[in-house]
Amino acid sequence: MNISRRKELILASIVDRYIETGEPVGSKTICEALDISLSSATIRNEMNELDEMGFLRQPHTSAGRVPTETCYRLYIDKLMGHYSLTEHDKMLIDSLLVRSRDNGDTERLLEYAVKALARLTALPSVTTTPTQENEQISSINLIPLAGDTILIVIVTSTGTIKNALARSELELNAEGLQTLSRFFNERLSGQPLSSVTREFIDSMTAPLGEFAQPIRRLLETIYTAVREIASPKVKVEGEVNLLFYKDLQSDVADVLDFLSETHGLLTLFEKPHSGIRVIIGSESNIKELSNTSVISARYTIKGTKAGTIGIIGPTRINYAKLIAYLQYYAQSISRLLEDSEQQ
Amino acid sequence: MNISRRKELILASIVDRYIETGEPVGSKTICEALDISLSSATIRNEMNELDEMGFLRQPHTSAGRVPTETCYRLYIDKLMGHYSLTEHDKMLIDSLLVRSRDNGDTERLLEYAVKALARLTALPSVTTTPTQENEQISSINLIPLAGDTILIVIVTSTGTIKNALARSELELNAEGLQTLSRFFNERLSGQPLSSVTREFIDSMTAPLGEFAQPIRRLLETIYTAVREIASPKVKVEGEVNLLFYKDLQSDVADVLDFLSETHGLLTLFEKPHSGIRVIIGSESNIKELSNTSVISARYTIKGTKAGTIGIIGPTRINYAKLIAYLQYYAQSISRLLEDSEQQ
DNA sequence: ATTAGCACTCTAAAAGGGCGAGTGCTAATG
DNA sequence: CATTAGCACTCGCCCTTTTAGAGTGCTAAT
Repeated sequence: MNISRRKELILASIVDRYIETGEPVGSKTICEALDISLSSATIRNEMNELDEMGFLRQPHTSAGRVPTETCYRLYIDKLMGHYSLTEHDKMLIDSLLVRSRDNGDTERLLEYAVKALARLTALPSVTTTPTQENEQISSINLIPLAGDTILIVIVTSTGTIKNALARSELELNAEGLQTLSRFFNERLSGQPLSSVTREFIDSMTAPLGEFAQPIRRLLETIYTAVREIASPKVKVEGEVNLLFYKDLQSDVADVLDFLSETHGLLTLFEKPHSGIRVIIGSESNIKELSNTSVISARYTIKGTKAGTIGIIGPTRINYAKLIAYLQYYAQSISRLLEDSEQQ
Repeated sequence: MNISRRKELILASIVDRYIETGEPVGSKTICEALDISLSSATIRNEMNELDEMGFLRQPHTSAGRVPTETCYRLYIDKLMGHYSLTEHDKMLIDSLLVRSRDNGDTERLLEYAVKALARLTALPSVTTTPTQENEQISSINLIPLAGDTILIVIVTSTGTIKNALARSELELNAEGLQTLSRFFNERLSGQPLSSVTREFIDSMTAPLGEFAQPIRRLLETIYTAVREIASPKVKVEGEVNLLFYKDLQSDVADVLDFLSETHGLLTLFEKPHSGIRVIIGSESNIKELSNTSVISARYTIKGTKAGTIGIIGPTRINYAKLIAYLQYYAQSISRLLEDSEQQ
């Protein structure tokens, strides 16, 4: 479907205006906004056609026009202006993110980042980290605590650090602990997370004889911890922001429901895509989101795909700006993860 | 101020009713609810007096009565029925909490618990952990990671486990690491957190000569981490629930503001009190909370006071039930912290 | 002390009534 | 043929008025 340049200009102008005010836009408004000298009647004729073509619709007979999803799609793909981040924007994002660097642990960093994003954009924000295909165990470390408790610290190739506690029936002196530690690391270091299956664990204990039982307990804990590292993560922050968008008033409960459901978020955000992606309303095929738009960006660790970070908001939203923000945001996260990487 | 038994019954009935429906309660309703055979006119007279005594007020001339803060206070202290948890209640709470046990780390456990509480009560929930007076460093553990990065794991006497990453310029072999580790533990293990001051750190490095500089960097990281452990923690979850209480509609923004401010929450929750505590509206002396009630309960670690967990909601709230819930909840947390304790 | 009865008050919801923004259509114009 | 001025019409919004009903306080009777 091809539309004339003039229609495009009109559409762009309508969307810009509507995003700004939230009110249906009338022919006269556009007439003034556009410096092309055309009368409102002409605009009206054009708008009528755009209406029939499915780009605009009227809330009721005597109201101005509101963009449809098709219109937003065109707007984003072709019509909207490019928003370039000001130095101030960049500094703002950098300063928000930099505070999370201290922590080193990937998970905490993302937790912090998504909070900051929610504050920055005043929108509910989500980050997902899928199972990392090539994540491996780097090392397993045993730390004896008081009593018979052992703290197990698992470090992976993507910088995840996971603590787990286990009770051990073995009375371990320093040497015993070292032997045990060597035993674990010889078999597990370098293993991809995916290969740490229950069978694998079983095969480790099989030849151990009398020690099988107590060591089995530790391995059980390690297994659970590894499974947890390997399981995809979802974090949501800033749900409260939904309230401030009157566009969504009637959908708030639905959207909140959706946001509380890990599974749905994962499938939504993990649909393969590269760079940045915008989903408008029903394009998501998720009925709870039929009045919302989702913008998400990929971040990476060392160039391999790592996860996504994004926002959910009303369809009437400043796409240009938010896309630019998220692009920069994902970039910055990638950079931070790089820095705190220990390969 | 003494009031007759009959007035008390009437008040109790009004509050019960109002908590249930949220509508001003009229004389006729009470007349029917109370099995004492009194006419609505008599109730009306009593209500009038209670009005003058400050226990009730009328939203407007021709409306029923609504309880005042004074009334809620009396209701909670004396009038309300005792809610005993059903086995089902207990199982529900237990099953919500038990999932958090796995994790061992005190902070994560609380994080999980407060989320579960918010879901359970459908109210914004808060937990605070003040500086633990007698918390000490149990051990400091060094784990070499790839490159020149060292993972420092600090364990305290109350079960906090804190990871921190540092770069070290020292090329450390296993032996060097052990020496370093011994050095840290000899000086720091058993120290109360409060005594790990900058001066203390300084005094440690002073006699080290050529190694002072690189070790200083590690100590710096340890210092920061210890300060972080020692700083009071506040976690809030379920803010979104505020929206569903029409009583608070106009205050939502204020309450949200308050909930986002660590400092205010700390002073509110850490006012010394024992067991369970209810703060009604302006009793808190916090203007943002003038239409909300706060219920909080203390949990302990090994019998010493440890922190609080609580909810914030409208003043029209099921006090009896929530108090019982929180009491049990705090107990359960105390028990869980006990279990996963490692001296 | 209690109660039936009643006039009175006040809100919430329904019903009415202009206002005005914005439209679609028609007929005129370059 | 594209464009435009002009105009009647529509319909949501807001403001006012009306109505209904719940609940009261008071009075006089028991």
